Amino acid sequence: MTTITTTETAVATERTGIGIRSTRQRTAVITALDELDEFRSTQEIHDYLRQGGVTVGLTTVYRTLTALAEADEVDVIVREDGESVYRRCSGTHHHHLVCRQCGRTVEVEGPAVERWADSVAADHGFTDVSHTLELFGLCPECGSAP
Amino acid sequence: MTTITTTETAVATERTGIGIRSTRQRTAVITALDELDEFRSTQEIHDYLRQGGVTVGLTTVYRTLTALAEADEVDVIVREDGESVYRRCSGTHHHHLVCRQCGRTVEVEGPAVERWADSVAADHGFTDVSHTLELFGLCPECGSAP
DNA sequence: AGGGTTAATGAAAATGACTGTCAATTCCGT
DNA sequence: ACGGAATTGACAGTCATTTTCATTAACCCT
Ligand SMILES: [Zn+2]
Ligand SMILES: [Zn+2]
Ligand SMILES: [Zn+2]
Ligand SMILES: [Zn+2]
Repeated sequence: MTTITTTETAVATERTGIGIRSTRQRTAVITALDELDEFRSTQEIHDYLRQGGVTVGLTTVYRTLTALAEADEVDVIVREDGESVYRRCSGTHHHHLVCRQCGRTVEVEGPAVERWADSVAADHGFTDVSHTLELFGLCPECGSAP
Repeated sequence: MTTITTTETAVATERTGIGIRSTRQRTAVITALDELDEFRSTQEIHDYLRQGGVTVGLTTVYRTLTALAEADEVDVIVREDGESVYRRCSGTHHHHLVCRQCGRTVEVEGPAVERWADSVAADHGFTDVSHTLELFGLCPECGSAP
């Protein structure tokens, strides 16, 4: 039988889902991710926190986002310029339609694509297969005013 | 009426498809790409050239690969660590099944996926849409010996 | 509640891919 | 060949991300 510690600790640990300890900084990063709806870079999230009056070291933001991504708590996309951007998403497997102008993001699903990817890989004898699939374009707002 | 220049220039220009002039360095980079079958980074290609006794500046390799990519003469994949890797591929639109162990690459096509991507983007009012789609796994050789 | 253990933090320095600069070199039409 | 323009490449600069390490703070235990 497991005894639950303080409710605060339990909740925080539950939310992060990563490290062992719950800290003000990790909570702040996760809150920021919940407030933001677009894919954002580490530096952008760091700026957002500072503007909100939250003091967090840039290094800590880097570490926290990396950990969250490894724990599948956030999605990561590596942009064409090589910079990684993060976003809190739904738990199910999905892909993204991202506006390359304003960053607006729509989660999309394609069961047929998933099956296609698996079968193609199997046809060539590949195992342990994963895939990346992202769509980039101009959203209705950004597309109207070139 | 356009007069064709020297056959050497014409051929070289044809091969590169990029800049105006044909140089020893550009030819060397393209030859290296033809000899290599996996996606390779700029530095790797630079090393490959030097080991082959070809003297080319790293800056030039960067510039040449960037130009070739812009001219759609080579494919680029941005790896998860943000580094760009290049490969000479067929001219038609395709995607890649890449062994994450040895780098072996298979070009794959998925017309249905292309249509799906376009229709999904259109459904959401997005225009000027492009997409990235890559499959990663273990090839038959690498998968047998974990 | 206080204390010790140890993970976590963060400022600063290091790393590493990539880009900008500019003098020297090379290509190529004439 | 000649000369203007494109190209090269050594080097310095940029910038995201990582490493280092001394300080701080979570949290388990009593
Ligand atoms: Zn997502
Ligand atoms: Zn998928
Ligand atoms: Zn290709
Ligand atoms: Zn495609």
